[in-house]
Parts: sequence; structure tokens; C-alpha cells
Amino acid sequence: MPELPEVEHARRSLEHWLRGATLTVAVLHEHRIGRGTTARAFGRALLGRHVLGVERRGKWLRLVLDEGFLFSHLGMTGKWVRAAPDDEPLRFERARLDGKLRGRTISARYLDPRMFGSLRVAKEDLPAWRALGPDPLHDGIDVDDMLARLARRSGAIKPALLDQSLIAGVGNIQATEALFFARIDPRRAARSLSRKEVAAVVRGILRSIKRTLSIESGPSITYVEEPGAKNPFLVYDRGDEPCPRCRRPLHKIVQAGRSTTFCSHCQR
DNA sequence: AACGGAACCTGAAAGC
DNA sequence: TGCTTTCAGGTTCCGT
Repeated sequence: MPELPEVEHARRSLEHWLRGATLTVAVLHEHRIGRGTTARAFGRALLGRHVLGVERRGKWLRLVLDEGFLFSHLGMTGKWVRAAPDDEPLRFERARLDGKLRGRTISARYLDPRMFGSLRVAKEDLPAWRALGPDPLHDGIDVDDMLARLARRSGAIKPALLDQSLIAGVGNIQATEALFFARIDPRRAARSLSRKEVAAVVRGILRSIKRTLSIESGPSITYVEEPGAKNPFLVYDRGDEPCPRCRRPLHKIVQAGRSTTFCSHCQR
């Protein structure tokens, strides 16, 4: 689930729930999620702190406190959900933050079955946060900069788009969808793209992210990963289905260990 | 420097 | 039906 649109959705939720609040409960149930931050350090650093805001860069979240930060990465299966303060721990709950504001308490629970996510307290920005490339939503992507950086690569364009130091927040789905919008074959050498083609990829990334965001933050608040929810993407996970553009069957391949779906007729 | 592959985890779905 | 295999939207480490 979590690529840039899902993380942005989580950011908005956390900001809505916790901004301005004082943390009255801060528990790390599963120490492995701390990635070096112990359960003890987690509670000590967060209890009594005020949440000034919740920010996002790429797939990372940064809760800005009156003293220090809490960094949250959702990994592959992480999500923040709201619960009642007296609710028991939910299934797969790995951490909990309760915030009190004007006499009302909101309990935010961090769920993560596979535990690839992380929750770390820090006084300064994490190296992983600092290493992120431009965020498509609030920095924008400079075409000439992208062209120059792609020219230094030897591999294919699709795996290159997953490099978080190139563009922050693009994951396997967004990269797959963006290349379909841009009509670029995912197997093309990154350095072979013309300026015009790079511009099309950049537009494709923005278009795909905004499209996903509008679907996920729509009035029905549907989550893509919920069982029964139908795949909202144009080509991702649609191997052998007809191309939405030309109706020829889509192909599924594996690049750098990640699956890619594309139309060999429309994408050149 | 930058690439592909394995490792880190668990659950759902598909295969037999 | 029940057991086994495959796959999953991310990052990091390691060897090349």
C-alpha cells in the first residue's frame, strides 16, 4: 500500500488527529520497528511532547515536536489508524500514540503486519531523510536535472524511477503507471530518453500520483489494499488483461526483482 | 558509483 | 479440504 499517495493520506490523517495535541501515551509494542530506538527511549522522548505538525517527504513522515522529531516509514504494510483510547491493541498493532487536545483524546495506532516499517525518534534529520531527492508534490521535478541524472545511469528507466535519491516517493505502482501515461517502454535504457521523453515521464509521475491521491482521499475513503476493493490502476497488476488504450494484452515482466506491467505496442 | 540479488517479515491467494 | 508454494506497493546490505 504505501507509496507517496498513501503516505500523504497518512500525513493528513495524523495532522488532523494530533496537531496541537500533547502526547499522553507513547508505546512501542514491537521493538524491531524502532530500528535502534528502544521502547524505553520511544516513551521517554515522546511522552508529554507537543505535536507541532506532520510533514512528508517521499515515503517518509516526520512528526515535528516541540523537542525533536518522530520519523515514521510505513514500509510495505504499515498504516496509521484512529481508535478509541480505551480500545484494546488492534491486530498487528506495533505502536500507539495518544494525543490530548482541549480535553479530547485521540488514539492513533500504528499497524504493520510485515514490520518493514520503522518509527524512530531523533533530534536531527535521519540520513535516509536527508538523502531523498525532490518530492514531486512540493518540490516539483526539474526536467533538465532529471535528464542529466538519467544520463549517468546504465540500467533501465523503470528501476531507476524507484531510486529515492532521484525522485522521492515513487514506488513500483507509480513507476509502472507513470511509464504507461508517458508511453515509454520500461525496459528502455534510462540514458536513452530524450528531453521530451523525460518531460513525459515527469508529467506521467505527477498525473499518476494525483490520480491515486484523488481516488484514495475521495468521499468514500476506500483503501486500495482492502479485500474486495477493485484494482484502480490502469496497468499495474493487470498482466494479460487488455491494454486500456489499444486492447492488446499487457505484458508482465520482472526488473531488478520488481514486477512491471506494460503495453509493448503503446509503450516505446 | 551504481547495479542486481538476497535478506528482512507475515499473510493472502493460488496451486496441487 | 488442507498442505505447499508464490507473491506482495520498501529499504538495506553485500558482492560485483
